[in-house]
Amino acid sequence: MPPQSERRRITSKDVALAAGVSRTTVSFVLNERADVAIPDSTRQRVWAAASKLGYAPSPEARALRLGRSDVVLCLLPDWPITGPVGVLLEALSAELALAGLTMLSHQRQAADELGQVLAALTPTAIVAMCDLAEVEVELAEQRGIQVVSFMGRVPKQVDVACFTQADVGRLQVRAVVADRGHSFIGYVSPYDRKLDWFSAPRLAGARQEARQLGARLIHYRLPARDNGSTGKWLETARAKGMTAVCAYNDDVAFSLLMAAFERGLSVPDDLSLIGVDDSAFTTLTRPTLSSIGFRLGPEAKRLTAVILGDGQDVQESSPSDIFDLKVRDSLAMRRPAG
Amino acid sequence: MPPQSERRRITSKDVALAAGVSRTTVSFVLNERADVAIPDSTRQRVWAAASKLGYAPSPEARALRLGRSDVVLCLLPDWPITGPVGVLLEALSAELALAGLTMLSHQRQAADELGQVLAALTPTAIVAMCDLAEVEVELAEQRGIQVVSFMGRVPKQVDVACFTQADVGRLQVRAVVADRGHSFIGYVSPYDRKLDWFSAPRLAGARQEARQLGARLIHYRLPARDNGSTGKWLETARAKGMTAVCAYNDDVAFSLLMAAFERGLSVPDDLSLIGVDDSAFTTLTRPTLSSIGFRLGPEAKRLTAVILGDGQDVQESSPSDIFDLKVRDSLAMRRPAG
DNA sequence: CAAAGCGACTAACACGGGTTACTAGATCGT
DNA sequence: ACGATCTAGTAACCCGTGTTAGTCGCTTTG
Repeated sequence: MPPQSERRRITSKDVALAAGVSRTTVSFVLNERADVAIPDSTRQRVWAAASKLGYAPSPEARALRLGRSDVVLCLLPDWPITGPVGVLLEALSAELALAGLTMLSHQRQAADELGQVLAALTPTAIVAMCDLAEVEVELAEQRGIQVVSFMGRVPKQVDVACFTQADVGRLQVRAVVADRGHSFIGYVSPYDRKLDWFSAPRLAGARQEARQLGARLIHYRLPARDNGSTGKWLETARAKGMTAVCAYNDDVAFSLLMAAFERGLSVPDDLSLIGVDDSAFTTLTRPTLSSIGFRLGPEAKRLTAVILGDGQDVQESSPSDIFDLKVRDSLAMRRPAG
Repeated sequence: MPPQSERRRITSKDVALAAGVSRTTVSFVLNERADVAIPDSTRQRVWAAASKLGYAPSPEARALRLGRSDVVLCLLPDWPITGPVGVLLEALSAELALAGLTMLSHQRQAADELGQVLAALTPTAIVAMCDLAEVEVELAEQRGIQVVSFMGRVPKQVDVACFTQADVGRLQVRAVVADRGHSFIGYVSPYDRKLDWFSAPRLAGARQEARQLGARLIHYRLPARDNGSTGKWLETARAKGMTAVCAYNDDVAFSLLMAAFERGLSVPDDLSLIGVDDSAFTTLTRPTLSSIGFRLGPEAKRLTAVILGDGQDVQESSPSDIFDLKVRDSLAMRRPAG
């Protein structure tokens, strides 16, 4: 007994047979080539056959022949994507879909893992939101894959993002020092070292801006398990004259808020506080948390333009278009006499 | 002037040429076929040539020839993946990599978008963490793609997860009613309707368990912008005798904590409170938030086994292995006389 | 000493699509 | 009437693999 017509993939050959034409004609019709003369009657016959059979061309065969696929690979760092970056990814995916491209993400785990991924698929472009080694970039370029860096450190590549993490730190410091007169401030980093990738440049930016504005900045890192040491630090620093703190993000800001509360320090009377991300809960805390939000929609558009190669038409945007300073209760002017 | 040796892809033909053998031999050697007789001297020549040229086979050509690719596609819902599910994804990706498979994720946006994705690549399996339409499943099966449902509603498919969202709601209610004697409780859903996919079955599970245990349950949904209405609801319900609240997740629990605080309701004295996810900030709030954590490592292993087709060897696990009830300050026994 | 067996390899095909070069017939211009 | 152009289509090749069916020379064996 022969295998009872085991479900085979439907190819353009089947369509050709059903429509009574050659495979070539099917290809011409389905790709809507305007430069070949094929009467409407034939065109309709082919379309009808294709849709009746549920024909869809094999992506692999296409990619093989055309030398490129319709996939854009987004390489993500190995910490959870949340907040504004998550929104950006959604926007980017939608934007690319409009151009007929499919975005797929891969969360990178090891350092030199790109080879494994490229052994499974050849994307048309790679958006690197994490660091890449030089070997990896060469690997991609060797295969003719465009590498675009967005918020990642990639050798031989200019980052496409119109802002840096350092800008985030600078903006925080500006809001606190330039706009509200504080002159002795703190910067607090999260416990998780994985986040240093973001956190280190933010701190550096904050430091730079503080120096430029003539303010003093001290750095503190949250401990793994807080046994009151953060509160103690806040108290000591406050006693020495620190009147404002910039937090790596809203989560860290929240920890600080709680630590201050336990020590009887008042926010913002004793300490001003600002986070990053404009997380949903910032309006729920008492006092409400000031933060820096992001409008990343335009960035998704720019990124797509770069990938599509309309390199020239990309309109420049500036960090000020992106950042969205949310001033809430946790920010106050420095009081005239300490 | 001819194109100055424009960087071409290195194929097995190049390797064959360099090693002085045929393409067939190259294929045999590189795929380490034991059933063909090839002396070590030749094998080494081929390996040397391949690594010197930096040869890597074309994934598309392989997939075309073999009829399957090394990609496992993970379909995600259109809300941000965070917390335990994010951890699961990482574990799954690592587990699949061990088996030589590459996991790629796609966050689904429209309802019937799978066609677009399958036009860009043919994965060997699809892990659906979201709902799929029947058409979509058929689309995949027609192409010989295995569809595995994990925490998703997929027609004609049994979910692989050893627990349901309803179990989460049940466990919350049990912790509050069975273990702590409360008999009139609330369940609070988040504002975002996107989350109903998770939230609705959790509520249903909570309702069922409450009915079974003879407790009364009332439902409330957070408003878009809270103008004190949540606090008002808490107060009214408390007055009617509600003594405990199960929240959809820790974020919602936090909102409730704040609303209670503003109304002068004490947690846990007036109201017990429990969330879901065991988020990092649960230990920072005062009182600390009780929650349900997840240990999803074993699930990643099971999922991988199913994908690899070792269907039989998969050891069953039970929800109790997965859930991790974290009892903290926000939970208290119901006081004997209301 | 011829036939069989074995080691070491290779020519040729298949996978499924896009594209180039070509053909057979109809129409047009002069 | 006859070459030139146009219409409608097709055979054949190419992309880069993996695999099947041989080939060729050498050794073994009855």
